[in-house]
Amino acid sequence: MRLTTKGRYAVTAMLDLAIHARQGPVSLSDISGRQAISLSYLEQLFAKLRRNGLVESIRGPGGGYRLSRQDHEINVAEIVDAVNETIDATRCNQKGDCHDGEKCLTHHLWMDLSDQIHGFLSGISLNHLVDRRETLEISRRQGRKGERISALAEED
Amino acid sequence: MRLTTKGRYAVTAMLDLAIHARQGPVSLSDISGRQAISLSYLEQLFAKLRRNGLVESIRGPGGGYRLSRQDHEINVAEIVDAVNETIDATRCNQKGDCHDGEKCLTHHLWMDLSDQIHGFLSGISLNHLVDRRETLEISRRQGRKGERISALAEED
DNA sequence: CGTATTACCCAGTAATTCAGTCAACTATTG
DNA sequence: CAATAGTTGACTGAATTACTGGGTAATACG
Repeated sequence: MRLTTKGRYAVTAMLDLAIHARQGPVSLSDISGRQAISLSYLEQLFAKLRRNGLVESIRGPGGGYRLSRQDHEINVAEIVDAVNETIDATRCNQKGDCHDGEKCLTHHLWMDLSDQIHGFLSGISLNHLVDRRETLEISRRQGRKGERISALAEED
Repeated sequence: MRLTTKGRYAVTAMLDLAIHARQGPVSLSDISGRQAISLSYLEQLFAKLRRNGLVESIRGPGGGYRLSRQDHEINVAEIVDAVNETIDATRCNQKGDCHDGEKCLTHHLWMDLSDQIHGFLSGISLNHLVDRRETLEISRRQGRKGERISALAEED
């Protein structure tokens, strides 16, 4: 489980997609304009998102991308994994050599920790984030500051 | 909140420190040997850990590093932040320009998510990891496979 | 049909980060 | 004083990030 700016770009773009889903397919140049991410970089990211079955593409004028599932069926962990997609063998890759205990234990420990984070992010769907955004926008219109996020990662 | 191999190295090294704390200061070359991390890279990491007040150094023969707090008072988030230590201004750094709503909202959203992850890792102390390790080691000696980690990030 | 629009694909590239090396220095112990 | 061990800084190759540009393929529309 890696967590870099690349993952953030992907989540941001997917969120933009979810928000503008009602007006039909969303073109990458729209996202590029709104989110200030370069078009070609978006192309790279969406190629991976598409290969991982998170989005579908519609070609031609008026085309673009749309979510291939409902926004509550797509979680943050999937998005991050899709764009990273290196299965991080972590120097001792299960099978061999690392049997002198000490190393393998701390290594195994990190894997557990990584699993925990993964599980945590799996509990946060795009839908959660969209809802959160609407709350924020309303409070912005009313001139208040957004309250602290409450049940972002609640159980299903 | 970034999560890369750099952070994992730091956590692993700190864990090693916590485990061998009873035998006095631990030298970097010991950690280097046990955890297979290059000595000079450890020096870089520990310089940051020291500047952030997570470890203390003892010079001279028999010297090395020790935790500057109890292992249950140091959490994983601190360690990761210490070695990353770029406060990631995220292109729109609070104050300015990003007032056209759209951008700032999704940006703010990511910050929230990042906070959530941070809070999660804050709940996991070095002590948790040491305990977990001991459990693992016992089950290893007994030839069983380690059970799934149970209450890794429980409340205090 | 032709053209504009959009996805798709590939090659390259500047900037940054990662992971590690090397060398010189300072403080401490014995 | 000599040996040990931390401290600092400059530097490097490799990988990754973020981005540019050029070209192709599909589709809608006049």
